[in-house]
Amino acid sequence: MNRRSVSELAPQTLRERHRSTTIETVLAAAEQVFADQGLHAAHMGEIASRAGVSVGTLYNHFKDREALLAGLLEARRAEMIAQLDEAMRSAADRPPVERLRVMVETMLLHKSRHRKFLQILLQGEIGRYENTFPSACRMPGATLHEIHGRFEKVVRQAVKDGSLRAGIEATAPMFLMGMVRSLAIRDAMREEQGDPLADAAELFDLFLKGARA
Amino acid sequence: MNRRSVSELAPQTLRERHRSTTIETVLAAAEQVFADQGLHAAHMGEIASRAGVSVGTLYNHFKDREALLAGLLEARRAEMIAQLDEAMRSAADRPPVERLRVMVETMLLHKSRHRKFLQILLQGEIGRYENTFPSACRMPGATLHEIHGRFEKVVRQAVKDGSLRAGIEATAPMFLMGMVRSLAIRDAMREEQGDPLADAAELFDLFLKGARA
Amino acid sequence: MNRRSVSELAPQTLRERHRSTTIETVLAAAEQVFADQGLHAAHMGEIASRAGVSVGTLYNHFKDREALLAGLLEARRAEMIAQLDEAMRSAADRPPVERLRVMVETMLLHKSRHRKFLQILLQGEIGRYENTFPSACRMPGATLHEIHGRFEKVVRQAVKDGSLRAGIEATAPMFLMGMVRSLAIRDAMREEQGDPLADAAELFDLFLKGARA
Amino acid sequence: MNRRSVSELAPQTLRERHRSTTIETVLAAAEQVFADQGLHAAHMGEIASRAGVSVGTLYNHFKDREALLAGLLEARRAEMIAQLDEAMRSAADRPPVERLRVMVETMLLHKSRHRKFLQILLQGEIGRYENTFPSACRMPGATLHEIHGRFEKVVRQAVKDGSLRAGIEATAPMFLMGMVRSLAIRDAMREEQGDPLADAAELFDLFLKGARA
DNA sequence: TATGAATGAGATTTCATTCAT
DNA sequence: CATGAATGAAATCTCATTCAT
Repeated sequence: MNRRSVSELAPQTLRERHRSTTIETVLAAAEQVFADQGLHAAHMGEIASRAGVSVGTLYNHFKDREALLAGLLEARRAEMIAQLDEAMRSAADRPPVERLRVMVETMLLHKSRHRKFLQILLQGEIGRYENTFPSACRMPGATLHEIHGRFEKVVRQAVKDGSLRAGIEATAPMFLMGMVRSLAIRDAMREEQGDPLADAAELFDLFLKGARA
Repeated sequence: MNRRSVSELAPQTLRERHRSTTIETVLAAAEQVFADQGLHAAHMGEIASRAGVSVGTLYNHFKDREALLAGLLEARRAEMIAQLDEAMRSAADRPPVERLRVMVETMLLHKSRHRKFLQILLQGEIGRYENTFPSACRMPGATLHEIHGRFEKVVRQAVKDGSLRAGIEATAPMFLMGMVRSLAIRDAMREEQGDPLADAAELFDLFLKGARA
Repeated sequence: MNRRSVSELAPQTLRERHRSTTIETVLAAAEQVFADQGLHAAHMGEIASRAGVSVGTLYNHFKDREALLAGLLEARRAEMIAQLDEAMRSAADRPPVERLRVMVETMLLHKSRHRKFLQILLQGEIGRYENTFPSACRMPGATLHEIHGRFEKVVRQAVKDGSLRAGIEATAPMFLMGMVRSLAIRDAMREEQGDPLADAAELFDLFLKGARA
Repeated sequence: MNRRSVSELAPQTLRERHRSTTIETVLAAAEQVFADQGLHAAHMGEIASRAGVSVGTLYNHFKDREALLAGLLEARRAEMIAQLDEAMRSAADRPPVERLRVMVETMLLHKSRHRKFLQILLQGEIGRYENTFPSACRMPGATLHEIHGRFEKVVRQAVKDGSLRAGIEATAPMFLMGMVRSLAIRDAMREEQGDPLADAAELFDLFLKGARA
């Protein structure tokens, strides 16, 4: 390794490291602001100052406000789906109903760290931002769809192996997600997290056995 | 009755009629716009033009943008709670579980007419507008609470009379509302209404019997 | 005429009068600023304050910066072409060469009142603002073309009646306009108007007789 | 000559060569961008990337944006004046009228290579950038003046030797330059170069003989 | 009371310039 | 010297609100 290569590579590496540090700092600040203030009230100036950078820096890394939001949603969506898939992988040899329980637990664990953001991803609400964020607003719908698909697949397996009753394949995933969402909203309203595993147990218990005496 | 008296009495009545007509027209326009564009993107000019009045007229009836939103939320909240109470009253002599079913049906029927607005009322989302709408944003929470209270009351009665099992008093209302919400979001995403009564039947069936085979 | 019609018409008329007063004030301010600062440096804030209105008012009457520029160019173009046509009409019965002289005089008279603006209209320079003003920048070209067409028509008549020599139909209008432009630039450089009629006489003398001894 | 001396001398020479190469590359890029986009829309980033260097490099060679524009104008002015002077020198023994024709030809030849920039130099337009480019904007005026002076000198000689008529000394140079300018604008508008020598012939023919039949 | 033009604070975005590497 | 990310002043445009008619 000669000097040239050092002087060509090292600085690049340093800059790139610095670059991704900045991007992550910005995304973290954006998450806070988007979650605290809502999508429309998340102002670039606020994001910049929470990230400790100037507005210009935001625009060095994201074309515009929408690209920043889209980047953030994509990062969180990927993270969440990855967690879900990882959980399903590690429970691959357990019976389908147990895998379903693991999925619910995973989502509630995710909620306890990213509640506000989960709310955005779980609610169709962002659909109403179509005019302001034409591209970013497709993501929550897509995320819902991805999660729904995973739930549905496992529900079908459980129906096939006889542990869940037939006829609920279409609605059970939706209702399960609705129940998860209701916990997210409960937390939002009382500004306090519940215990994710206890919540998951109660949720899943009702889902499996129903409310009838 | 001479002309004078007409021009003295009738105009007053007419004015009052006209006044409430105007207010209702404005509220209807506001509902559309708030629902279509989201809370932040609902502009006074848009509301005025959809109502067929000028912006000035909006300010003649509502102190400011927030008061308009609060008025709208209050009107819809009252309407919805009234429907719920009316439904419960007319089912007062049926068993608690049936009254619960009627409540779910009522909410889903309401959804089929006011889906977009129900979404605002049902989701904590508006909580994130605290800065923009300090007072209006307390209403959805209050509405959720009112509905939750009514569900909880009936659930307790059903537990007491032995038709629902004990231990679900705290969570069942929340999960029922979550399941209703999931139908609202499903409709939002596919831009198409489901049949409210069929949805209610499926929802309540899963709620009562659970998913287990 | 009853009261109703008065209360319906009079206020409208007043508002409309006020409205066009405002627009004209804004256009006048815009002309000053566009001319003084150049197209890119004509800032909306500057135009607004010279017009004695707020920026918002600019946007109540013109969709955006470009629309304001386009409106201004169009107003001045129309005015100039109208003057040219009026001059030609009033000289309709004089020989073509005299009509040509009148046209040159008209343009130089126009210059003495709108020199800076004539500069914009006479020079292809605005062509380089295509990116910033995609639509407005077509106007100077179009204006040049309109003027050129009028010169060309009269030159052809003069050639036909034998007062100008053949072969110059294509270039004479362009060179005449170039000579007019050079007077506008001379004035711009020495920040002082020449006498339009004297200038016209010298210009036309050289054009007709040439420089040869 | 040993290696040391090479490494002492050659690198200096290399650096200097490299330095002027860089500067010329930058100036060429700047000419393109200033000409294509107009003075205000010529952005440092664009110039840098067309030159294949970073913005920082621009600032290593030019104090600021204005200095870069001034440098560019000066380089092109010097080049153009040099060409004019060279042409006059090589035609020193021909009669004044012929020297005048050579000057026109020289300018039109220059136009065919630097049309866009000639436009900047020939038109007072830049005068309107006084605020943005306080020093650079004096150059086109100075250049116009230099060219005008050279034309005037030769016109006077031609008047003195009887080949041009008296009385046109003050205006003929201005009108000649105006005619040259009109060809530059014609080319700008139709996005296509004319043949410089043919143009020069027509121009000069009209200038000498006039339009009269 | 209804109107809608005027207002101006505030939001997004751009871009010349700096400076640590 | 070259680099290019960071900076922040400044520009355009929006929109809730006011107020004269």
